[in-house]
Parts: sequence; C-alpha cells; structure tokens
Amino acid sequence: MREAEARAVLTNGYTARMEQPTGSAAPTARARARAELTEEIKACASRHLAEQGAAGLSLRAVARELGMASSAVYRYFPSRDELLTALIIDAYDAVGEVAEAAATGKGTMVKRFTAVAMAIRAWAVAHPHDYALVYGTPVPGYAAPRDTASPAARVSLAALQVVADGAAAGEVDVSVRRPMPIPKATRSDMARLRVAASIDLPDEVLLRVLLAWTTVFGTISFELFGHLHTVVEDYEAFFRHQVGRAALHVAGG
Amino acid sequence: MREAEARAVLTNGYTARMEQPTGSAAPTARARARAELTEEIKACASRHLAEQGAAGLSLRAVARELGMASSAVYRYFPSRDELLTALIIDAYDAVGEVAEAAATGKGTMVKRFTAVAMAIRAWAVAHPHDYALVYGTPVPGYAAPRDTASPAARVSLAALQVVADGAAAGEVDVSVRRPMPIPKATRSDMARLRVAASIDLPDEVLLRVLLAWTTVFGTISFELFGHLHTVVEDYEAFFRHQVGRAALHVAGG
DNA sequence: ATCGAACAGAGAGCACTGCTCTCGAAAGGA
DNA sequence: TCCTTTCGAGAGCAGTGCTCTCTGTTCGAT
Repeated sequence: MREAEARAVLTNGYTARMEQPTGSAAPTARARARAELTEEIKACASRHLAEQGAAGLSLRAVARELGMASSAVYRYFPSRDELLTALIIDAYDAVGEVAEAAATGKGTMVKRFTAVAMAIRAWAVAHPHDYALVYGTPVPGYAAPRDTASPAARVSLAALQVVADGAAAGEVDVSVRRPMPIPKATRSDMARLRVAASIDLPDEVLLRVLLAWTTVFGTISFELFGHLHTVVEDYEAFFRHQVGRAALHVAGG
Repeated sequence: MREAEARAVLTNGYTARMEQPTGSAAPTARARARAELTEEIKACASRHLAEQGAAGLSLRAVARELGMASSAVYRYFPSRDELLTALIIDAYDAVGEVAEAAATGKGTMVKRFTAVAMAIRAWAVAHPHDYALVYGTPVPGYAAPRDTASPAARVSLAALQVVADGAAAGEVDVSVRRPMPIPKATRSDMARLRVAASIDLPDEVLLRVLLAWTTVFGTISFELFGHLHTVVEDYEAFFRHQVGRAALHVAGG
C-alpha cells in the first residue's frame, strides 16, 4: 500500500490522489471538497507569493491563514516545491493567455508583435513575483519540466503565429542583405523547431524571431530585476520603442 | 555605545567594524586575522553557492565547515543577506573582469562585441549560480543598490567602449533607413546615459546597443534557466550566431 | 444497512534555519 | 598595568519543511 501510494505520487504527482469522476459526472462530496480546498490553497499561496515572493512563501503560513494544521496541507501538495510548481503552471497559463489574446488583434505584423510584447510586459509588471518565478532563477534544482512544458510554450507559439501570419501576408522580407552563415547545429535546431511548432518559416526568419524574443524577455527582466535602474525612467516608452525595433528586425528591416 | 555601533553598521555595513590601518601601514594582528577570516568565510560561502545555489546557502553550514560557532560569523557579516551581497559584488567584479579582458582584443567592432558577449556567456556557464545571483531573481526585497552599482556597471561599460571605438573607426552606420521616432522620455534617458557613461554616441546607436545587450543577457538567461531546453541543442553555436546578428544590428546592418 | 478500506485532519516531534543575547577570554591602546 | 574593545562560544527563540501517529469521517462494496 505504502509503496503503491509512493509510486503514484512519483509518477502522477498530487493530482493522482484526486478521485476521478467515474464516467458519468458524479463527483463525490469528498472529491468536490478536495478540489475546492486545493484551489483555495493555491489561491492563498498565490496571494502570499504576490506579496513576498517565492522565497517568502511558507506552507505553514498558508495553512495558518486557512485555519488548518500545516500537516494537513501535505494531503494536497506533497511538498512546498510541488505547490510552487502548481503556481508556476498557473503563471505560465496566465501569461500565455494574455499573449494569445493580444495576438488575435488585427493590423500589421509589427503592430501585432508589439502588442503581444506589451501585453507580456504589462502582465509581468502587474505580477512581478509570478514573472520572477517563471522567467527568473529556477527555484530548487529546477521545477518539473514535463508538467510545465506545454503551458510554457503557449506564449512563444502566440508570437510565432503572429510572425507566420505576417510572412503569409508578405510582410516579412526573407532575402538577406548580408547573410550570416548559420551553423549546422543551429540549422537542425531550427528544423526541429519548425516541426515542434508546426510553423513553416525559414531558418533566417526563425532566428530573427528568437532574437526579438530574447530581447523582449531580456528587457523585461532587466526592468524588473533592477538592471535599468539608473538608465531608464520611463520603462514603458523604452520597452515599446525597443520592441518596435526588434519587430522591424523580424520583418527584415 | 550601542546606538553608535548600530548606526555604524547601518551606514557603512560590516566593513565599518574593520580597523583601518592608521595612516602608516600598521595593520594589527587582529585586523589581519579579521580580514583573512572574512575572506575565508566569503570563499567558503562562494563554494556552497556554486554547489547548491543561493537558496541553499546556509550561514550555519559555512560556520560548521570553518569549525566555528554560527554566532561568530555574525561578527563578520551582520546577516545572511549581507553575505550574499558581498558575493554579488564579487560576482559583478568577476564578470566585469572577463568582459573587460575580452574587450581589449583587436579586430572589428563586430568581432570585439562578439568576443565580449562570448566571454560573458562562458563565465555564466562556468558559474551558473553566480550568474543567477546577479542577473536572476533579486534575492530578498533586493540587495543593497549603492554597493553594487559601480561593479555592476563595469561589464556594460566594456561593451559600450567597444561600440564607441567602432564608431570612432567609422564602423557604425549612423544613418537610419527607416527611422523610428524616439519618445521624448527615452531621448532624455539616453542623454543621461551619455553623461553617466562618458560616451558620445547618438541616441540611435545607444538604443541599438541596448537592444543587443538585452539580447545577450536574454539569451544567456534563457539558456541557463531552461527556456531553450526543447529548442536549442548546441547552445554555444546558437549564442555566437545570435550575438553576431545583434552586433551587425549595432553596426547598422 | 453494515463493514472494511481509504481518506482527511490534528498534534507532536525532528532537524534545520536566521538571528539575538549573554558570558568569559583574548588582544589593543593608554 | 589597566580598561576598553573585540572575538568566540553556547544557549535560546521563533520560524521552517516534513514525517509519523492517532482519531474521526467518508466512500464503495457487500
């Protein structure tokens, strides 16, 4: 029994302990209560995270605020890191959602790309600790990669889609004035990316997008982590301008 | 007495407690021992940091390894965060040093800029936890800004100098094909930067450098923090290529 | 409806952390 | 020599993550 339980936790995480609705929608009262309390714990932890950051997130503190014993929380999350992982997934989904919403807008590729970047930054500024949790220093060794992989991809795919649309509309200049030789390894990296993202863009354009992408997150990280403290005063104006540059570069400018 | 001591700690930090050599170089045995032990603590803490990261750095653990009581360490560093701040300053100096060394090389601006970026990345890959400490999520609220400001600037100034040299040699195209209107706030930001860095480059070029700069650190952070995990296999080739693109962009390409 | 198994909560406890306080020993300058 | 400052050690406090054990409840199958 104990071994089976341990294995379940190892393979499927805490969700494995939730009783699945048995075909016909009949969630037992206990399962409902469990799902609710799980959400409540996550919500409370998210609040604590927003206030004090990941380092200050204490399982005992959320248990106290929820009026339960600290040991009871372990029925829902097997460890503090698992709780953090759940919050990471939520954060990925949140930023992915705002990016996708911004990507659906109309206009030129440069405009849409800028809109996506601005949306990401706005989310990051509004939720700095969530941003840090996701795009800052990884928490322990690092968080579970499998569970976070697909939510993490959403935000990037949104941007790639914008560029793919722009390329289809002829807004992307594929001719290179001064071609840089692309290393063989990087070529195969891009080939793999094309398959994984199901997006047909030439190496040249993909690399331009990645350049712009690292600029977006590099600039946001610099802003939030204080590396532009003595340089920039109006962060939003600076960011919009730089993202515009990056988007023009993607278009081939 | 107590109040005076507290004020000294608040204003000057732990260094205020070190006895200054009284004019003529006569460091007492105690002062020497103190300086040595301070370095020893820092070195030991740095080792722990390299192994387990900032989160796993325990004052008690370094005290144990040094064979002293944990309370004795507080004679040298008033808190764990101050110890971390000392490590942050050392890390800034370390990365600044390798960047400056790389910047002294000869060749075109693109070559030198790439060399600086490659040196930074090599340092980051060799000391990932130090990099995370400096360019990742800020540790508590945040570290002392005054003490870290000037070491932090070294690495950026090295890159700016490379570009300034390139501009002096006529390697930077100042004419803009498709000029992007620069916001007034950003214009004054750049004006301030010109004064602070004592480097005379037009807004256009400074903004290009900042774009490349955020690309450099954005790419390194993406690599070290696992955001390119499923995309790139040969990180060094990818980085070199992207930095080359960024450097060409700085040159006006 | 009953019974055994699974589950949920609470409490005690372990090992660890940062940090403070107090005390005695050592070193420094007068 | 004496007196102040410094230093190291130990005990102790409040807090942490996590485990274990014990009780009461709920669930599903008989």
